[in-house]
Amino acid sequence: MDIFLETVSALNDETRIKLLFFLDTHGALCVCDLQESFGMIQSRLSRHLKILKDGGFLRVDRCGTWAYYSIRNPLDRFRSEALAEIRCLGIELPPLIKHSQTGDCKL
Amino acid sequence: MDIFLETVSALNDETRIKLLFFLDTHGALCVCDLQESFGMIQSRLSRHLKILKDGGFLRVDRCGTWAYYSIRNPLDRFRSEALAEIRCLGIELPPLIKHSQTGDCKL
DNA sequence: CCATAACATCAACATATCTTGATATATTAT
DNA sequence: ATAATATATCAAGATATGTTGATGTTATGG
Repeated sequence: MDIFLETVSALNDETRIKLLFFLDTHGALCVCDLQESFGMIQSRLSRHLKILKDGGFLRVDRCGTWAYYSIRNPLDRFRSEALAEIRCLGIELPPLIKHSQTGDCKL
Repeated sequence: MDIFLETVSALNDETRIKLLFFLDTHGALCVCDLQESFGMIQSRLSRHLKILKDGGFLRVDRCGTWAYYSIRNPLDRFRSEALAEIRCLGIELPPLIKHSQTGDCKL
């Protein structure tokens, strides 16, 4: 019950829905890239990404000082159904602004 | 987007999840029966049922002074997937206490 | 018409969630 | 070692949501 509520409440925010769709569209991105793209301060994004991760939607790959967030794969039925629903919403996403230099990170 | 959020936030409450599962299990019930079964005051139930209805999960059939709530049928993919997920949660439900006399209502 | 029952809605309070700015931690570069 | 960068976390205020008791509304029955 609590796990389901954690999953559902992760979806219960406009910012997080956009983040999910953005990461679904562009693949793995670090917090600073999302910060540039969304024009949001870092603490706000960091919080929402944590909630999406705890809700089972995202994974994190740390690489030096960067944290790359991406859609977890595979997603279970309910979560992938939610993601499919989000794809149908016609959400306008901001342009991707890549600010980070991945260098020798293996993603 | 707003419609999806309305659907998701309808799921984002323990009382509402139990109501969904209860109605899924027992079929159409009026508010006073839910009141007896759940031991909750009427205004609280009425509010949650409205949220579930607005979220697209429930329908209402009025019959004299009674309002019978039941799972909407058919549910779309996302909502039925959510309901399926709820069925797997192992939620303990209170016993059904039928207080209403349906009389000549056609349900 | 009046009383009662079922239900919906409102106002007020309590609780939870989101946002922001500040601070902490860890990694990299000089 | 020092500075700079990326990220996480915390505390405080703002906003949203849930709960309760009171009040409306509608339908039924005497």
